[in-house]
Amino acid sequence: MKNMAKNKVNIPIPGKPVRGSKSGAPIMALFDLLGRRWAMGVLWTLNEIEPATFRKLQDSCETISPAVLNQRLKELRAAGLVDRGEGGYIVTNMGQEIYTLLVPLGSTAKKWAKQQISKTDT
Amino acid sequence: MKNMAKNKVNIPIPGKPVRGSKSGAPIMALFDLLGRRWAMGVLWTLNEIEPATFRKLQDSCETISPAVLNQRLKELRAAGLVDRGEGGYIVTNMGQEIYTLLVPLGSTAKKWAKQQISKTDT
DNA sequence: TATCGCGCTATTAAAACGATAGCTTTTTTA
DNA sequence: TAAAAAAGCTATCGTTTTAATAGCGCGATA
Repeated sequence: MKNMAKNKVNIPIPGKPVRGSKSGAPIMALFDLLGRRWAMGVLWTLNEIEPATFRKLQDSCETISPAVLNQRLKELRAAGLVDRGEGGYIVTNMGQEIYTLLVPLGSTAKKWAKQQISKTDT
Repeated sequence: MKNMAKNKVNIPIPGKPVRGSKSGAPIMALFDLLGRRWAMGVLWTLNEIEPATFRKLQDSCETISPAVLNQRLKELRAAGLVDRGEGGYIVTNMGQEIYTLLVPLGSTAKKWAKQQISKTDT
C-alpha cells in the first residue's frame, strides 16, 4: 500500500510560494497559516487555558472536531507557535507574541458585532 | 438538484452560534470570518491598492481564483468591512480599523519567517 | 460595428472539514 | 493489581470549500 505521506503537515514556508505571494512574503505565509479554519481560535483559546490537554482544549473550543484540532495543533507546532510541555499543550514565545497582537481584535470585534447586529434587526 | 441557494453569502453572526463559540462571542465570529482562505489576504491587499477593480485586486492577490475572490468579497461586504465606491472596491472604516490591527503582524511575521527558515536550513 | 477590458459565473475535480465511532495507551481507583 | 476511566488521538465517510480554468454578457472604445 502506498500510504506514504498521509499524515503530512503542510504549512506555508516563507520565501516559497504561498497563498497570496509567489515570492513567499512573510505576512502572506502567516495569513496562509492563520487563515485556516480554527487556527486563530485554537491559538486564542489555548492562550487562555494553557497548559491544556487535548481534551481540555477540545472542550474549550466547544465545537471543534478532534481530527481538525489535531491537524491544527500539528501545524501550529510545526510553525513554532505551539509546543508540548508539562501539563499538555502550551503556547511558545512566538505564539504569544502573535496572540498579543490579536488581543486588540477582541474589542474591535465587539464594536463590529454591534454594528452587524444593528444592521440585522432594523 | 439539491443545491438551491447556491449564491448564498454565509457569514458568521455575532450572538448566534459560530465556530468556536456556541453563544457567538464577537471575537470568535470575527475569527470565523477572517479565518477563511484568503480573507485576511484580500483585506490586506485591498488596503494597499484601493480603490481597486475586481481584476486589479485579482492580479494583486497573485494566485486567487475569481470564484474565491468573489466569494470573499461578498462576505467582506456583508460583514461591512469592504464596500464599493468610485473606482471599485474599497475598505470601510471598520475594515480599516481591523486592517490597522493586523499591520503589526507584518513585522512579527518577518521575525517568524527568520525563525522558520533557520529551523529548515542548517 | 468590431474589439477590449471588466465583472463575474459555470463547471468539474480535488482538498478540507465536520460528525461520530472507537482503538490504544496511560492513569486511577477499587 | 485487575478493572475502569480518561486521554490522545485515528478511521471513516458524507458534506462543504477551494482550486483551476474557460468563457459569457455588458459597457466603453476604436
